[in-house]
Amino acid sequence: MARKTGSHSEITGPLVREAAERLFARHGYAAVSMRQIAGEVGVQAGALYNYTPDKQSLLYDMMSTHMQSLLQSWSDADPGGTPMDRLQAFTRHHIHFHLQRPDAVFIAYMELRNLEAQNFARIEVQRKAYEMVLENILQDGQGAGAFHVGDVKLAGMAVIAMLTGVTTWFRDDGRLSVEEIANHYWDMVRKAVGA
Amino acid sequence: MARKTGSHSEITGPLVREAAERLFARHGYAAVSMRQIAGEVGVQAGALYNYTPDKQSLLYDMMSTHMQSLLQSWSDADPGGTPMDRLQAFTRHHIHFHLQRPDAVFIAYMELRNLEAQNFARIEVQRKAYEMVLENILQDGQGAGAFHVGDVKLAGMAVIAMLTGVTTWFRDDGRLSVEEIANHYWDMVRKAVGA
DNA sequence: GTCTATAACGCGATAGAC
DNA sequence: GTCTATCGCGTTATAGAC
Repeated sequence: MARKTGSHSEITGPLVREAAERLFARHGYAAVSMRQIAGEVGVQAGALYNYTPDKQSLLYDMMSTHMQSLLQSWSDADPGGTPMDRLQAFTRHHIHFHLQRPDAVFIAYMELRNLEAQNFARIEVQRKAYEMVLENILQDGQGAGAFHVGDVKLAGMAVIAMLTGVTTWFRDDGRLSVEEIANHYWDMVRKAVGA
Repeated sequence: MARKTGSHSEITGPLVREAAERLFARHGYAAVSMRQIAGEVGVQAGALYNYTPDKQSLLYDMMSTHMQSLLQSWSDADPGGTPMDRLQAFTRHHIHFHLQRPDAVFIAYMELRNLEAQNFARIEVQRKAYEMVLENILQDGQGAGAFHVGDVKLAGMAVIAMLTGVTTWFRDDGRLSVEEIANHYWDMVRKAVGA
């Protein structure tokens, strides 16, 4: 994988981001050095600074891109219709999206405290927007009598935590397929919100 | 808080562990230096090594103690009786226990990857034991016809993730009391397992 | 039990050659 | 665009004085 002196590359930028994502997810932002990232890509540490102004930007950019991608993906997947239909779609989309990018998800949840204040604030806005997607669905359903939850905000947090938890134990070669898992979770979400 | 040269202390050991726990929870294990911990306690960095062989032991000891404490606390709180009674007790105990020690909980979930291999394996045994507590309750209830879940293992993971998620948003001065939160969560857990 | 001093090393980031 | 070399600083852990 090591690259020779003088070789050129239009794709080093993406490789840097991929290596950083993999290493941050595995060892944590603070525990990973620029030299390690460079080693994965096959360049020297100094070369990384052609692609990122600093280490912090590497973290912020991948988190922001991830959240943007999550919001856009849901926006595309939202079927509209009844709160029940939308809640099912949200559940299935959340599980599928999250299981497809375990590293990005892990970082998005674990590295918030390593963001500088301003970057943290920006990511929090995106996170809040996603939480509001679910909260609005639950609120609509509650108003229409389709759901029966004691507290909409709390139910929203509970559902997201439950769904995101899948990423901590899922293995590709595990006992259940993603589809089976999504079905089981939808069954539990449906019951939990009193639908 | 700074301590004067030559002062003695039988309580420096606990202070070191408390400071380390607070700092690890706030900034992450890898981002915290021994100098920072020493500064919080009011000693020089070298003095810490009277209380811990190294930084890694500081992390492992607090995580192991936390898990031991969790298992013991549940053991004391387990009312026995029907699966329904035990599931309610488990739900309430999990929420109360976790909200009472946010720093230790945060570390237990976030710093697993900073444990050396052998230490990680030991903590995993303790985590697994706790998961089995819930799984056994669900299994008993499923067998007795009190619960109706599609998959006992998966339901266990879902319930734990949902309950633990409280720690990410709970604030002491928030809208709901711990008691109200526990009630709402028990309502959702009860429904989710089809009781 | 805590101090100061230091060994041995790694860090992020930059400069300038090619 | 990548290299080598380096700056300035921080890291864990230890040694020996008090």
